[in-house]
Formats: sequence, C-alpha cells, structure tokens
Amino acid sequence: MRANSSSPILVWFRKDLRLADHHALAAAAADGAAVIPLYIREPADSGNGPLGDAQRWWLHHSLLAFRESLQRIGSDLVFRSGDPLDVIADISRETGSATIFWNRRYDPNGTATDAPLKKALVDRGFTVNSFAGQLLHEPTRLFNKTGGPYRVFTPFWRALEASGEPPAPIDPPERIAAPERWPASEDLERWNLLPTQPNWASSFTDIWTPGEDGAADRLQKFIEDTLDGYKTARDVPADAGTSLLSPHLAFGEISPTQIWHATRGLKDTPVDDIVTFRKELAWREFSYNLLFHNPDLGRRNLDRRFDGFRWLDNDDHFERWTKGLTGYPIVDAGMRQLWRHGYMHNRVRMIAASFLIKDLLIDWRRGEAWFRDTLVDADPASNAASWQWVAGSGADASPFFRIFNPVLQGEKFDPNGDYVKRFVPELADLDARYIHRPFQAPQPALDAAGIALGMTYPAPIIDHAFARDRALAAFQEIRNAT
DNA sequence: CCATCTTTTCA
DNA sequence: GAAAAGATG
Repeated sequence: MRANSSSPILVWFRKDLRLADHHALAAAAADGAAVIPLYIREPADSGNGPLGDAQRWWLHHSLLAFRESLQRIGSDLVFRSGDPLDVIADISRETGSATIFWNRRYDPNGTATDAPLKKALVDRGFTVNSFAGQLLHEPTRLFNKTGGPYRVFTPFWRALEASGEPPAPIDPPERIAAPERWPASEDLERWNLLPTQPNWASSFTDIWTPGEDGAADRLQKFIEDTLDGYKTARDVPADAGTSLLSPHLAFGEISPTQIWHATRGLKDTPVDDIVTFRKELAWREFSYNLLFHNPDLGRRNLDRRFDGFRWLDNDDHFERWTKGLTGYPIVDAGMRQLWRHGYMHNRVRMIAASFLIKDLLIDWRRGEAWFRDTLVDADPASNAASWQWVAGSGADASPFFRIFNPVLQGEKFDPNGDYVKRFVPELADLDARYIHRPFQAPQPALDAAGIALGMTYPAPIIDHAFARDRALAAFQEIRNAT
C-alpha cells in the first residue's frame, strides 16, 4: 500500500451505507490513498427529499452502525449538513482533497442534485468518479423492441433473465487508510433524527436491526429458513414468510447484487421459490426503471386519463384508515402493523391500498405520502410504482375492476385470523369464523368475545358491496377520456 | 331444488 | 380479483 501523503479521496455515502459490494469505496481504498468517508445531511428540498419519520429513525441507527464498521477498519464517518457543493468545497479546503467518489443514485431528486454537482466540481478542478451499485443493472441498459423503456413487467423480467447474471459482488476493504487530518464532523445526536413522540418507534427494535450486519444476518436467515417454500408462504401475513430485507435495501446496507448472488447455487431449494424471490428484486428494478424514465412517477398519473378522476378525499375516512379504524379487520391490522413496526406485509399492503383507493375513493397520492412517512422501507421507486399499480393508473397496472374484497382476502390469506389478532387485540377472542367479518357475527359470538361493535371496535366505515359498485361507476367516467 | 365447482365477464 | 353465470351431480 502506498503512503498516505497524497491528498485524500472523499467517498460520499448516500443510500449505500455498507462496506461490502461498494464500488466507490473499493476504488478509493484500492488506490492506496487516504479515504474520508462522508455523509451529508442534505437540505430538505434537495437530495432525496425530506425523509419520513420512520426512515429518520432508521437512518440514525444505520449511520451509527456504519460509523462503527468504518472505525473497525481504521477509518471513520464524517457527518456534515448543507448543500453538497458547499460541504465538499469546505472539506476540500480543510483537507486538501480534490477527489470525490460516489455510487450513483437514480431517483429524480438524487439525479437533479448529482448531475449539476458533478459539473460544478469538475469546473473547480475536482476529479469526480461515480459508480454503479444501487441496482442490478443500469436503468439505461434494458429497452424493449421499439427502443423505449419497459412498461410491462413480464417482458422486462424476461429481458432481465436473458441479459445474464449481474456482476459478482465485491468484497469489503480490509483496511482503509485514514487521512493525516480529519475534517470537522457534526454530532449525529444533534440532527434530531429520532422521533419526538416518545412511544412511537420504540417497538421498531422488536424486529429491526439497522445496519450492514443486521442486513447480512437477515439475508442468511432468510436463505436458510424461509426461502424454501417462499412462493406460497410469502402471501401469508401471519407467518414469517418474507425476507424482511426491504429497509436494508432502501438504505443500501445490502445491495441487490449481493442478494441475487446469495440465491445462486442452492441445490436443495426449489427453483420456483428462488425465481419468485428474484422476481421481487426485479419488481424493485422495474420500479426504478419506471421512475428513472418518468421522474414524476410519485406525483403524476402515468395514465393521464386519471388526471380527471373525481376522488372523494374524505378527511375523516383518511384519518380512520391511517389509524386502523375502518372496521375491516385485515385493513386495520395492516395499518396498525405499519404504525407499530414501520412495516406492513406485502399482501396486506395491496389490500389496504385497494381499500383506500377503491372503497374510499381517496387519491392514491395521499396513501403514498402516508406510507412514505411511516414505512422504514419507503422507497421512491417502489412506493410510487406500487401505489400507481393498485390505482390502475400506472405501468402494467391492475385493471380497474380488480377490487380487493377485504373480507375474502382476509379469509383466504389469514384463515385463522392470527395476523388480525396480533395487531387488533380487541378482536382477539372472536371466533375465527367471524374474525374477518365481525359486523356479521351473531350477537352471542360478539358478547362472548367482549366486543361491542361501534364501541370497542368500529362498525365498517363503508359497505364494501356499495363501495365496489361506486368505484366501478367512477372508473367508468374516465374510461374514454383522452 | 340446492350445493359445489368451473368459466366468463367486468372499466 | 371477485361477482355472476354456467355446468355438474
């Protein structure tokens, strides 16, 4: 390794808080120069936009874990706030560094920051190198036969499969040379990332361990215990049938490439399970492709006919939805899981989103914003693409007439009501026959369970059969719009 | 006639 | 995805 007397290389970390499979960090470390790992708290109106409160909690813990990882290999993590150009220029003056590496990001706020920043830094004499790392493939790699980005998942998936394995992940650096002088760093505690509501988020630690080690443990456990049978188990919200990797992916504590390659060469695991799981990685990839080529995916209907849709936007209904007080147990359980753990099972996300959009006729953007604020795994691509998918306004969207029946969905995927009982304790003693339809339970069954409808648990805020007809009629109105 | 399973149709 | 219509027994 070369001596560290040359000027240090800045490595700017964003949503890639990991040592392994980090191309910018590896390139800097391989150079032999000293490295200054940097995290910038960007102004709310740039960078990745204001983080939701759940993700602020995660970020706090993830940054602490990442700093410790860096310290274990002889380095550290510098915390700074401000406009990235100002911060980088300041650190350059403090340390003599004129080289910066980072991993590329693909969300519109990120690219809107990084492209002009790169130019401004180069104009000032900086060497700027950016690397891939957030996705399996660059979003400019796969195009359909007419030369445009894919708008349908299945052909996208086929192209992804046909395009060969993503590049193998690279190892973490064993040592990172420290600079002769560290630049000033801010106190992470003073960023006040942790929620001010003392009770909220306290239960997050029941299930989450932010950081690269937590991500690696989760992946290993998933592959050992859960991947076999994933195809069917992933739809049962009461079971631990999903990977729970999404928040780790959202913060880049693990790369999709690492996950993809971890599912190779598993001789004892059914191929169907592996393919189904990889398709979930591909949905993330597909969403990023959509977002990259449609930067307003989170704000504007991809299908412009929906611009004229007459949403009802009843504030009382919206509030009851957020609180898990709709009177439909599977919806309420999901919304309360979200509040308690910053997470909701994928199957239930679809049911809860369908209920907001199609039963309550509330604009999908309000649901998207709520999820963005409360999910630890909120992702600008997946969240926007998935909400539009449920609304029917997005790419490869579910058809207008796909309206989830919350009772039937509950009975199909939570047959014993275990999931409902876990998150809606006031229904815990209700006979499983009525757990998804307490409003149809005979009075003695309610009495035996200590339930007074409208008192201890709400009556449905809307009749589903009525709401279904109303939604079909509303969608009919925009059917022939241009 | 009902009960159950299968297919069709819905914006 | 689910309600309605059709087929089966």
